[in-house]
Amino acid sequence: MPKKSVPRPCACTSIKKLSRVLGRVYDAALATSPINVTQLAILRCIDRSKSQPLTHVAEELEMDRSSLYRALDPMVRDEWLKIAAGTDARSLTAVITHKGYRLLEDAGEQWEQVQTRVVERFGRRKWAAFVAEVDRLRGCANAPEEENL
Amino acid sequence: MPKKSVPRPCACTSIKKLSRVLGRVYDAALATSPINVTQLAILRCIDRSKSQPLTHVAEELEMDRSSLYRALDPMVRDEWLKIAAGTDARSLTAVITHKGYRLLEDAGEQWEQVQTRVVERFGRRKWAAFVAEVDRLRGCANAPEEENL
DNA sequence: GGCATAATGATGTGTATACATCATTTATAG
DNA sequence: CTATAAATGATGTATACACATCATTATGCC
Repeated sequence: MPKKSVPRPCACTSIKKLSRVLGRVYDAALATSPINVTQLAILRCIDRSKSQPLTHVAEELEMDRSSLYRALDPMVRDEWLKIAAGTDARSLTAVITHKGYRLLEDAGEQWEQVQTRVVERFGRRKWAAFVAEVDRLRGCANAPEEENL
Repeated sequence: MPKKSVPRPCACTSIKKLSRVLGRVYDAALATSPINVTQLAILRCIDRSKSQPLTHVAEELEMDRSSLYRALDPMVRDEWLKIAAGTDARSLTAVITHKGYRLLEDAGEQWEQVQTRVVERFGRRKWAAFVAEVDRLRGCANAPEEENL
C-alpha cells in the first residue's frame, strides 16, 4: 500500500504568515490610537471577564499566563487598567480605567473600519464559514495526542 | 436602510489566537530538536531561495526585513547558516551549513508527525480548501485601500 | 557624469510570546 | 489535621515581530 504523502503546506507557517499580515494591517489602521490590535483584544477580553482572575483572561486569549502578564505591563504603566485583588488571596484581576474605556471606544471605530473592509472583501457569508473552520482547526491542534490507545 | 452590522469576530484576533495554539503545538513537537517552527520555516525558505537577497526571503515569509534579520542572528550564531555576499554589492544572501541541513532533516521528521496528525484530524480534503481561503484572506488584507475612487 | 530615487542592510526601541522556575495560597487525599 | 497536589502569580531568559531611521549601493532621468 503506498504511503500517504505529508499534507502541505505547514499549517503553523501558513497561519503565522497570515497573522503577520493581519497584524500589520490592523495595527496600521489603529495607528491614530496609542493602542495596537493585541492590546485591544486584551482590553476587550478583560471587559468581558470582569473580576475574573488573570488566568482566565489568558485562557480566553489562548495565551500563556506569563505572556499576558508581560503584555499587561505597558497597559498598566499607561494607566489603561489597574490590577486589583481577586476573589482569592492568590488571584488578581484587571480593572479598566476611564482612560482605558475611552481608548476602547476610539480604537473601536478604527477597528470597525478595517474589520469591515477586510471582511467585506472576503465575503460576509464566507467569513462566517471560515471562522468556524478556524475554530475547528484550533480544536484539532489543541486536542491531546492519543498515544497507544 | 438599516446600517449593516460590523462582522465579527475580529479577523486579526482570531488568527492570532490560532497562531499561538499552533505555535505551541508545533514547537512542542519539535522540542527534541534545537530548532523551532519559525526557524524551520526560515530555513526551508532559504533552501528554496538559494542566492536570493535576504529581502526576498523576508517577502516570501511576509516578514518585515528587520524581523528576518533579527531572526537570523541566533541561527548564524549556532552555525545553522552563514551570511554571504549576494549578486549585488549591497545585497547579502544566506547559505545553509551542513549543520543546518542536518537540522532540516531531523526537524523535518518531527514536523511531519505533527503536521500529519493535525491535518488528518482536520480532514485532508478540507485542509486544501482551508489553505486556499487562508491565502485569499491574506490577499484581502494586503490589498491596498482604494480610497475615494 | 550628476542628481534624485529605489533597494538593501543595520540598528535602536518597544511590544509579543513562551518556557522554566520559584513562592504563595488553595484544594484534596488520608 | 497534615502532607501532597494544584492553582496563581512573578520573574529570568530567549526568541518573534515591527516601525523608524540611517548608511550604502544601485538605478533612472536629465
